[in-house]
Amino acid sequence: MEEGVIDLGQLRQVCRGCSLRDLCLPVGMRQSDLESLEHIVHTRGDFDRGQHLFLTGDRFEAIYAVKNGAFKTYTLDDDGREHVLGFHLPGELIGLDGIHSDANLCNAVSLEKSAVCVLPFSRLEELARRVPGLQAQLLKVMSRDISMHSRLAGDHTAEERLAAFLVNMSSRLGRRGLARAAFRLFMPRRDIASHLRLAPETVSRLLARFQKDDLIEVHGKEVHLRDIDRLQEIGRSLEVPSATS
Amino acid sequence: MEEGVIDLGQLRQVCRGCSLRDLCLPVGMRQSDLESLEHIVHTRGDFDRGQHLFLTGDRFEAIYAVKNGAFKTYTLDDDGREHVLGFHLPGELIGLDGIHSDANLCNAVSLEKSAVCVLPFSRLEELARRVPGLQAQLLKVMSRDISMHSRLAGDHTAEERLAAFLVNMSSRLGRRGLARAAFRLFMPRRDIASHLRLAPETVSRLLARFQKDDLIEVHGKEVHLRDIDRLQEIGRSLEVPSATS
DNA sequence: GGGGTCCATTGATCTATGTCAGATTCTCGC
DNA sequence: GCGAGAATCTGACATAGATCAATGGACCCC
Repeated sequence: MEEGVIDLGQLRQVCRGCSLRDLCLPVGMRQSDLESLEHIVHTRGDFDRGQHLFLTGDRFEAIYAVKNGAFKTYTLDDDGREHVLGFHLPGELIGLDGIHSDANLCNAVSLEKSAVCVLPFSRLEELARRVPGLQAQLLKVMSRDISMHSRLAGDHTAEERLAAFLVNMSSRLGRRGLARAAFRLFMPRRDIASHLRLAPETVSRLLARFQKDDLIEVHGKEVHLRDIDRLQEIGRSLEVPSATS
Repeated sequence: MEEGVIDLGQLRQVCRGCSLRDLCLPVGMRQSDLESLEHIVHTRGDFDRGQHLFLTGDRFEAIYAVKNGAFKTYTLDDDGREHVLGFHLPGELIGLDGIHSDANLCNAVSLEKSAVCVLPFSRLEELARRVPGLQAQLLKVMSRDISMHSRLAGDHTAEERLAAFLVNMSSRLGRRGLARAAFRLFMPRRDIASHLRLAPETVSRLLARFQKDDLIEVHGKEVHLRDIDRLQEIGRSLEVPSATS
């Protein structure tokens, strides 16, 4: 927490001045309420790749919003197998699964140079009572998480899951102002594989096949979605429908 | 909604008098707050097996607490394949995944004679602002759902998933005052299979194997867990850790 | 209370995907 | 830029679990 001098002026702008305002928790909040939110938030901008935000078992005290960079959350089972629960892009929240417990239930690690906004949970909860829009947005974000995970838990082929993953990445990046069609997979194949419960080899082979079928182009971590519609069609049963975006 | 005469006296006791008070949304709420909750709740007790509580696409207006009986939630993909998202026992909430959308995103159907409490969402949200315990519990329930689904989405063997399912059922039923070791599976094999992304035949075979290994006894829908510890051990990586219960 | 229908079980195969192994290509510190 | 180690790719093979098929059982309805 001790991270040296804090510029209060800048700190107070942390949400109002943030380009992710409309993708993050502040959605639907008024300026004046944003100011209240800024009073309980602080930023930690010092995450190198591989550095952990929290570990399983750490006392649950805050949730986190990615400010920039990217994180993954994962669990380790007793045999040491890693299970990637999800990837977190700017504007997305980390740690929601710890709310019902006193401890964090997974690990969160940075996948590149990253920064987060720390939202101390008890203060956030208290603020959510006073700020209707904040409560509503928190519930919506959690609801969306439930939808997403329950769909991902379903029975689908490797092809469907990978196609859905690519389309999902594309649209999440797109909403953040990045190109939808061409982007960089910021995580290793192994992590994609684990997240989709596949072997890394299967991910490789499927990417190769998608390329052969002119659905995508891949060069290492760079992917270009050449036929988003067909990919979407392939992965459609895994989409999370949404009214808002 | 028109279900004939309503006894106001009884209606007002709907939560305070309910045996599920400590498993459901009212956890941690004071008597006086429960009274407020009762003002926005009403009960629908007329669900026969196979009758739907809501369908995909229905306008999202309320969440539901199972009062008695049991429900399953499921999706149908375009090929008509059914994916069971979950089973809902008394005291558990249904519909949380619809909050972020304007419409329900899955179907909910009764698996036996059932009743639910209807919680109109906008009124619930409004009440949650005034009643800290209610907001907190709602967030906890959703958080637990996220944990559960994200674990279920992981890469585990059929054996692990089925063992975890049995132990999970056992503990959920146990908390409701029913026997933990011997109970009735109120859903057909096909639904268990779909929920665990297995073929029904695999569920049969695994149950037979668990029986041969003296882990359980099965007679049709009746199961008796003879060695919960070992089952738990087998399914342990799928457990949702929890501080509260 | 008999017959129809759905459900569960069991056995015999099949196949999607995992596992293992080797070759190739990145990546990043120096 | 160079080289070591990691990540990725590709092929050969193995296997968990799906699918297909046949049988037996349970429940339900008149």
